[in-house]
Formats: sequence, structure tokens, C-alpha cells
Amino acid sequence: MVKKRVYSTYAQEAAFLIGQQIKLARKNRKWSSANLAERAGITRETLQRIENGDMKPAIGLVFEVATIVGVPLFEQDNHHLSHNIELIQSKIQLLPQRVRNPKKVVDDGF
Amino acid sequence: MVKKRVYSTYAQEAAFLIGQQIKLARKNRKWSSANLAERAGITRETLQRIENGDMKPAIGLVFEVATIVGVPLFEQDNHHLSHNIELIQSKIQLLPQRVRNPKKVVDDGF
DNA sequence: CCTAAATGTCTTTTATAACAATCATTAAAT
DNA sequence: ATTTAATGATTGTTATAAAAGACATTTAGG
Repeated sequence: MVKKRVYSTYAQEAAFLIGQQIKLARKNRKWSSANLAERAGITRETLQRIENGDMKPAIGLVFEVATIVGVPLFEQDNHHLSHNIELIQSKIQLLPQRVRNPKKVVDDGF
Repeated sequence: MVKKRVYSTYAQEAAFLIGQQIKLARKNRKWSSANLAERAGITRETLQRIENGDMKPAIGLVFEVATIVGVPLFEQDNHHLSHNIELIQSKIQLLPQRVRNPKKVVDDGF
């Protein structure tokens, strides 16, 4: 019995797009899939799944491969994201540490 | 015996940044982690790993959660990536289908 | 001050991602 | 035309991601 997970088209297209970007970057560098896979410390099969937009590969592997071939993960010019991280974190800290959605007790009149 | 995988800082920061973006977006929507996890069809623990920038979660789960809370995966204004996909693919097709790096046969003089 | 919801962190189990190795096919280079 | 590296695909194995459930802690709201 296989549980089939459903993804939004946007998420699917995003995974596929990043895979195609990796493939293009690899070919531009004239690296074989075996070569790139070795650099990333993964098998050629896993790389193929990544390039094909498979949703299952670990995000770390995808991001690592993208980094190696020079595909930017954030369309920022800078390649250190620490500033953005600090910015986001300061915003988070301004918010309450916990969200609250009290269960409304239904007063049905009895 | 555990094989510890090494990631580049950029890849790590990217995963962490997207996690923090998700967390911020979730809090802005005043959704609890349990609530968002349910919407995404994952467990609360998996969501926490995603928000914490864990490298292991499947890229599909990360992208799906990001999509649900409205975190853009590509800093594009448009939310359909199909055009970008076609663009990339046309570029790929202009390149040779296979990269070639012939093993140089060393002529050592004998 | 209460208290219930949100979060953090376990444990156990199950499905499968990733590895390793191999074989067939295809296309680029000579 | 021939050769050989690159790619696509398959199999068996192992490590572990993710689920499911539970418990402790913390904090926003009343």
C-alpha cells in the first residue's frame, strides 16, 4: 500500500526548475554527471533524480549540488546569506514566541 | 559507523534561510506549527526540522510547505515557473546531449 | 494566577532514499 | 566507421527520513 503524496504545481515546478538549472550549469562547465556526482559526494543516480526534479532527494543534497555548479539559491548578488538570516531572525523575534488560536468553546445555549 | 556528510556553508545557510522564511510567514499568518504541518500533510516534527534548516528533509516537503505559507521559491514576481522552465530547456537543447572528456592516453615514450 | 494551547523532545515503527554495482544504449571524437 | 565515454535504467542492500504517538515544558490569554 503506497501513500501517494500530492504536491502543488508551483512546488513541483520549482524543484524541476532548479534541477534543470543544475543540468544546464553542469553542461556549461562540461562536467559529466559522474564527475559532478563525485564532487558532491553522491551517486550518479541521485544526481539524475535531482536534475529531473524529483521531490524526494534531501534538500541538502540539492542545495549542495546547486552550490557546486554555481546555481544561486537566492537571486541575490551576494553569496553570503548571513545578513538575510539575521534580518529574518530579527523580524521573528519581534513576534510573540507562540501563536495562539484558542479553541472557541461553543456556547449552544444549554 | 556514521558517515557524516559535509555541506558548504552557502548550501547550509540557504536551507536555514528558507526555514526561517517559512517560520516567519507561518507566524505572520498566526498558524501554529501543528496547523501548518496538517495543511502540508506532514508531522509537526518534520516541519520543525524544515524550519530549523535541517538538510535532510525532502526538497518536495520543504518546497510544498514554503508554497503553502507563500514563501516564493524564486524571487520572481510571477508564480508560474513554466516559462522559466521552457527557457532553460531550450538552452539545454542547444548544447550537445553529452559532455565529453576523453581520457588522455599518456604517451610515456615506450 | 491559572490553564490550555503551542512548542520541544522522546520512542518505535515503517517506508524508502541513497548507495554500490552492473548492463544496455547512445552519441561524440577520432 | 569504430571506439569509448556518457547516459539511462535496474537490482539488492543499508541507513534513515518521516510517521505516529506520547510526555514535559513553556507561554499567551483569560
